[in-house]
Amino acid sequence: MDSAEFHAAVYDTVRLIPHGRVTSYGHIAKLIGQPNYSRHVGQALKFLSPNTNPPVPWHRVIASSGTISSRGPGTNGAQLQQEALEAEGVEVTVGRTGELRVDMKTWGWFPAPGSIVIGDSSEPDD
DNA sequence: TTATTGACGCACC
DNA sequence: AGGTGCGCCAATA
Repeated sequence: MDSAEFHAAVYDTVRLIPHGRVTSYGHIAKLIGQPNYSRHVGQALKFLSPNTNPPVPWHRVIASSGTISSRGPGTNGAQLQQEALEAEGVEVTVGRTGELRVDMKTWGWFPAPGSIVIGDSSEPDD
């Protein structure tokens, strides 16, 4: 799989996440058949443009621990992600150290690989 | 070309 | 339950 295809697969899979639900980078990686590419899922998402069509609900993707990763000091991406999630009804807990957290056993969405349909055009791969 | 980084995951403390 | 350390794999410096 090329990086372009990888990115496309990531976007396609992220679009499958139901409203008001969250999943992890690692699970997205598993769904597209690359279980060890969890970090690259994040890479693909940051590569994403803010005005894609159709839009990709990147805010529904968080770390498997349920923590919203810090985009680095000076950036408020995590803050924006928290607001976007709360707007969908997802409860985000804030720890004393400021870490944003979501209860995965309540809001987590983890379909088994193969039990989902990516792209509904049934693209032939011959 | 080599070393470091990164929107991560899991085992361990 | 949460924090830390080590392992993964490409992209970047």
